[in-house]
Amino acid sequence: MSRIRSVPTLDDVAKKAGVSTATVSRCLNSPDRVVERTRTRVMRAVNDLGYTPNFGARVMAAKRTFTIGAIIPTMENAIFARGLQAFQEQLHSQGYTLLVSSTSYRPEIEAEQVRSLVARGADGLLLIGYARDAKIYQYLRQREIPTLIAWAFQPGTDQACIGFDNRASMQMLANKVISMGHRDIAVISGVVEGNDRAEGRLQGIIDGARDNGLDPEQIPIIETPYEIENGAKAFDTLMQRETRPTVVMCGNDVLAAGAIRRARELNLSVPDDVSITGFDDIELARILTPTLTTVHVPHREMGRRAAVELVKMVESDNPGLSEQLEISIKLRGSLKSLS
Amino acid sequence: MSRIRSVPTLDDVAKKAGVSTATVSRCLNSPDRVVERTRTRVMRAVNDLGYTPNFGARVMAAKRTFTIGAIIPTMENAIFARGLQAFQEQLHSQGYTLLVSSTSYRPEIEAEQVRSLVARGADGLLLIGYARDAKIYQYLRQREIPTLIAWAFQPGTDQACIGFDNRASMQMLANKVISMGHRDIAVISGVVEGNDRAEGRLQGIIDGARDNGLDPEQIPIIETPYEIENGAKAFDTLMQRETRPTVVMCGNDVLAAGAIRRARELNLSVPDDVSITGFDDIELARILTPTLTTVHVPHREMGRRAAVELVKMVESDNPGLSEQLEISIKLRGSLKSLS
DNA sequence: CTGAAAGCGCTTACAG
DNA sequence: CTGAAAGCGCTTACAG
Repeated sequence: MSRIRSVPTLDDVAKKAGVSTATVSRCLNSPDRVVERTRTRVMRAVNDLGYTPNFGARVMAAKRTFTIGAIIPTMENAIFARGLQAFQEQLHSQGYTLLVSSTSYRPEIEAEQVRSLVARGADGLLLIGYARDAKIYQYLRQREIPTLIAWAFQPGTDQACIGFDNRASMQMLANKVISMGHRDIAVISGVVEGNDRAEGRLQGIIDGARDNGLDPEQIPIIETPYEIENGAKAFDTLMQRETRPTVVMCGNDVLAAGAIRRARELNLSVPDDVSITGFDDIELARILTPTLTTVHVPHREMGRRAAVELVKMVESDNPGLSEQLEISIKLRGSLKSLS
Repeated sequence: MSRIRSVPTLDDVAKKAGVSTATVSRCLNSPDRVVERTRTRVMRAVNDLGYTPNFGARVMAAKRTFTIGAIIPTMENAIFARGLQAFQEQLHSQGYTLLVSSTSYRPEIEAEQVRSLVARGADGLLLIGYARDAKIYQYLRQREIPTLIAWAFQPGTDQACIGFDNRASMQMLANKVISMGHRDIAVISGVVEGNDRAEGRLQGIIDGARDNGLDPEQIPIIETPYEIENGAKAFDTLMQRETRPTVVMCGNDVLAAGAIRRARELNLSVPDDVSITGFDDIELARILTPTLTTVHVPHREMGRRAAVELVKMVESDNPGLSEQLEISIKLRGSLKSLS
């Protein structure tokens, strides 16, 4: 029967196998450096004892945790849930475990989360977007923590990132919308403060308007947190203006879903009375009635590649490569051509 | 300027403050056991040096990581994304960090994930549902890892859990559906194998049918993984049967969303031609057209309370209390009364 | 209230 | 290919 003492140690295995602890350690970490006869004897002892290495001791001696930290705004946003799921799966397949923290879209608490994950021994960190206090970057550099930025792509930074150009992508959509005859655009944007992705998307619309000879100053813009309810409220407000927009461009699909719901409640037809667009192409987009015109972002792919790249950075000490992903416009029922 | 040597240690702080390492350690871990004058001097040194404790060393000496592991099917299912988000937030507010792993609904890989999280030093574990190999429970008991089960509630187990009775909840919905005049029920269930929640829900429908004098054998049941697309396909198949059901009860909202989408594509009116119900009440449910009748589950609340309870278990060595949460039926547009 | 010192369980040059 | 031993950076009885 099982002895009173709890978990077996390297020493126990070494004694049982009649070798030194060094040999046991080698069997576990670089088996090819031990001759087969010895190795099988050791592995037998490992199994018999049900030995698993002590985490703390291993971390302390090896100075690695095989753990990667991620700080995201929230898992409740499907884009991060998807991306993080893929990130975790890939990490797991490479022998790493995921440590998760979230800011709930409060950038001011990110610094503390970074410290906390580093203190927990994260070998590397995944962060979302660029916008953050320079002190955070400085801390990360000083502690030499490999860090990868995802969901954004800004050429000309030395910080490794994987993502897409939020601004250019939204501009592309705006151009499309305008080319379909829309001149009265209204915008429901996410909160821009401390969120470069939201800011980029908003700027993209303004860029597109300007490109096409529209006056950006004339575009009504409502800024609100990414919640369905907020999308509904903002839509309400926009529809009460003197000149009704012919299209409401939303900062993401969640806001657009709220707008579509509210349109239905107001007995407004989408897209006959008003067109609505989103951004992200989460599953919701194809289930809404009407289906949502939006910008497709490969969230899973981004998560997966982020894991691959970050592990590479952790294991090789190189600064990491940036990667830009393709996005595409998905034209669906919620956008109508006026021409 | 900064010296070449990297991260400061306890020793550095001790020297700088002119005290022993024991005192520095106490300042950090039980400040009240150090007289104020000493403490301020030490904290000054800590700040000057930018000292943060080495994780591995601390874990090894204290035998605790302040880390909690969770193994869920997938973050892509909104119920787990929500619950896990709340779980993480609560954990964070209590000084713990979340380690995440997922099975992608493949129960056979859970054992390895459990081992991996334990090997990473998880102080406690959150698992979803009861159904799993007895060896896993045995391992957890042997290693004395506090474990809490969520999203399920089974009276009469000694395993701590927090959740609701999936079977009774679905039975309640089935009773409601039948009381509204439906006799031709069809079911789109999640995969039952290795998933006690899915199985409970399916059984609940059968219970409800039997209670009301319907023959459960006559109910067509399609079992399929929780994906929108699968809900659509299953709905298709069900609608091609000789006797069309008047209601399709789905194992969760995701499957129901697929069914509703397919109904639209088939030009079938929901609920005039066929009623559809879901389970979970994710945000989607109120955005679908028509809105979805479903069982409301307090996912956030469950996640939050799970964190509170699990931390209690970790810190007190008690076996943990089970908690049953209230669910409720949400009657919405997708279910029509036939009487 | 504070210090000297053992000990936590590994990994890894360094020898042989 | 294998072993003896130092060392990783903390925490915590045990004294005083």
